[in-house]
Amino acid sequence: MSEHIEQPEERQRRLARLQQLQSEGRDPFAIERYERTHLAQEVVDASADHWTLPEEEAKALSFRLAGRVTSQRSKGKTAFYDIRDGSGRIQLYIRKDDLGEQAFEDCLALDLGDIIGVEGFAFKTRTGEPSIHVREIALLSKPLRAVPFGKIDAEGKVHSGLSNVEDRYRYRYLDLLVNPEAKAVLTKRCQIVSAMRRFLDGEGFLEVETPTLQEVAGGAAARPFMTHHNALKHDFKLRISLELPLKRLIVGGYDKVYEIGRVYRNEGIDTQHNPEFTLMELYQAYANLEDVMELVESMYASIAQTVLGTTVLEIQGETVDFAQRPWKRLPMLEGIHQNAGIAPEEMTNLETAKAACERIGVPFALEKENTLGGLIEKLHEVYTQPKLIQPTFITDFPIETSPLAKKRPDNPALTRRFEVYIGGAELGNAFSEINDPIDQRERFEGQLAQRAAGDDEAHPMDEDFIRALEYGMPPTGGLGIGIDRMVMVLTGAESIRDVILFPLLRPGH
RNA sequence: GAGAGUAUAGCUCAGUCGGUAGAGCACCGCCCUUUUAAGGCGGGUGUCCUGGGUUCGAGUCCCAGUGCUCUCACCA
Repeated sequence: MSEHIEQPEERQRRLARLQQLQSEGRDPFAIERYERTHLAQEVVDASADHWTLPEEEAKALSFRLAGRVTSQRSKGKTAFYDIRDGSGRIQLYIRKDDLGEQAFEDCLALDLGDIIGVEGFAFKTRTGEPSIHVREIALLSKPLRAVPFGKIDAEGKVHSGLSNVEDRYRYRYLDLLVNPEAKAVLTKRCQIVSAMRRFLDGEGFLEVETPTLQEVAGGAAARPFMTHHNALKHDFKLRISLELPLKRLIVGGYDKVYEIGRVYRNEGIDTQHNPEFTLMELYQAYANLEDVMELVESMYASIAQTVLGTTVLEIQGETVDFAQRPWKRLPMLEGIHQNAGIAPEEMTNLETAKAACERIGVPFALEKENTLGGLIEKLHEVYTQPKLIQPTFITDFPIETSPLAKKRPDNPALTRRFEVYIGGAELGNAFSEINDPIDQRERFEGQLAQRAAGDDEAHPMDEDFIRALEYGMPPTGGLGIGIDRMVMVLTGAESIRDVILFPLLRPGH
């Protein structure tokens, strides 16, 4: 196992250098601030004014920058260093006859990762590289561990450095420091969340916060985490969705609310799942499923335009344009008919549906399927979902798997629900919400029966929620979007861990 | 939860038939006043994941364990 923790000799060397500086009264950790006049990118920028000045005037200018040493190339009585700050990289040019013996020796004693401040003037080398000709240099922080900056070749490809997958997640600060692509993706995530907030605020939604510690963890099919409150001597569950508190707020008279928050599901970990992930849910009174579809379409287009600068993306070899509306709508049973060759008439009861599955030779075990709705969703996932590269709303989910969505008036086996798919991934889930307390109670009771039959992810009864509905909730459209998945699609990330700053890892290091 | 792969220097990795540890980068020393994956000369810094076993001898073979990666199951 690779470890940046144990590097005794490296550490000893750096510690000795630090102690030497401290004994000379030059403790870098005693420094509190460094006045900067420029960021690296501002100096490098080809259109910057300082590049047009005559040489003498250019030399008279003063630039003060600070950053990490990422590369050093010493050549006897001169040396080139690269430093990087939040804006980018710039080269430093250092001459012994400018700095004097002591300062030049100090420079040669620098390590990759040292944080320095420099003062000098801007010029371009013979090869045309924008650089700072350094007149003063100050060590601002001395790392005691080797910072694994790799080498960057002519194509900009990073060599060595930090590539071990586990280390990248475990020591994310190093990943951010030495792998620019990793930082770019994670920064985009933050910008996507910010753009989503601005979009929803602009649509008149109010951002609210609801409890993460709950007596009944509902709103989704998942096993919760448990925790304990000492003073109340009571076990609470961590929320698995945002749904039920938000709908209580609709009952309370808020017409448009949303929450962006962390939820926790006690499930396995893989490239698509992290036990804690971020969900955005919104509820809009007096709106139905079709209203929510339009909201999803314009929200995606808005966020993509804001963060990526375009609504057109290449996803799995296909060109996808979020701005091309309306997105496709496809009833689930129709999708299964097209992609699996099982007609809707065959899926009116579990026996005929299973027979049809045997006819086409499904690649999963039929014994485990004990509800018609569950089997239909399974067929959808296996046969239809991988083909949904272009943005598509799958509608008319079976009632057994949709305990919070209104029934279709013309077919009570199906619900007023959609999931939105892009690039074969499920990116949103929406209902015309049940506001009939009698219907809601029956649905929960149906879930309790499934739970009794061994499904420990079936929805629990929530008496207080039904009580809220009994005081009256307007017709309401609701939407849930998994932020992490959405970021994966928008950034092309292959693992959910690449879009979470600190993904959950097994403890023990 | 199941299966497969993998674990050697700070990092990335090689290590043949079982014979006592190797490369590049990083690091240390010397040289070099516009280099850029700078270059030249010299230096190996190691609990070969852990614990057993086979053997005269194990990085290598066997057993068990652990971490990680991938696939599957569950899920968004």
